[in-house]
Amino acid sequence: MNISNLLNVNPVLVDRVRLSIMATLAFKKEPVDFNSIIIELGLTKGNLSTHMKKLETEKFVEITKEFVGRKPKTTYSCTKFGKEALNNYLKTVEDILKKTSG
Amino acid sequence: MNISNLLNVNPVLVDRVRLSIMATLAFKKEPVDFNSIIIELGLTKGNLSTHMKKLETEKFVEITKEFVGRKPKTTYSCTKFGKEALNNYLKTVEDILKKTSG
DNA sequence: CAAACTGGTTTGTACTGCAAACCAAATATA
DNA sequence: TATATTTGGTTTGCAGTACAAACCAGTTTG
Repeated sequence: MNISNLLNVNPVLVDRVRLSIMATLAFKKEPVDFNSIIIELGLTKGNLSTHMKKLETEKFVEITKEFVGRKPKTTYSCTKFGKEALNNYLKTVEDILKKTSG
Repeated sequence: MNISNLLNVNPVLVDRVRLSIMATLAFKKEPVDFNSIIIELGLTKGNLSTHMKKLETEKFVEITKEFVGRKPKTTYSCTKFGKEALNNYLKTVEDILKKTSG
């Protein structure tokens, strides 16, 4: 049992909101736009914006900005690195929790 | 898909240090004393003390204070409620893992 | 006796998450 | 046309959090 593995995981991924965002992006394989995430997870714009900035600086997501018609549109997708990090983290947690429930 | 279940898990439990503490307590079925946790997880005294206060106010752990010889000794144990919370968290994580790794 | 150790708690600080406030541009309304 | 509202976000201010340093009460050691 190495519970202390938990203490080494990237803290950026631990937050529930960011974890939900990452899971959403990983689940839908295609890029997801700003407003869809807001609606799906019930977040405010400011909150999503700052979480995304963090996820981007960690290279967990890629942000694409384009114009659709005359309006700006921002879409996000999970990087391969991000997906690996997500799975690693979830497996670490799963592993530890399984050991404790035995 | 209810990734938003993640948003419902108790935030007190999500923190890496507290999760490590809870896992430690749930794994060892007997009460664990202050210093053992510090050594096992590599925490400082102040940090452990405040985390424990939070876990206690959530009723996730029970604190017992007694004197051994002439010295104070504080031991912690996981409550049934705390253990249930861990199990709930495990199920949420397992669910997400299934959905995102497909 | 003083110094150092034990077993913690309290406190100061730096960081974080959140929504309100803001902004630029597009669109609707009169 | 002017101007109000909506869209699609970003920045900012504040409240809460995690952490270790400082502290405290008592004990042991020299």
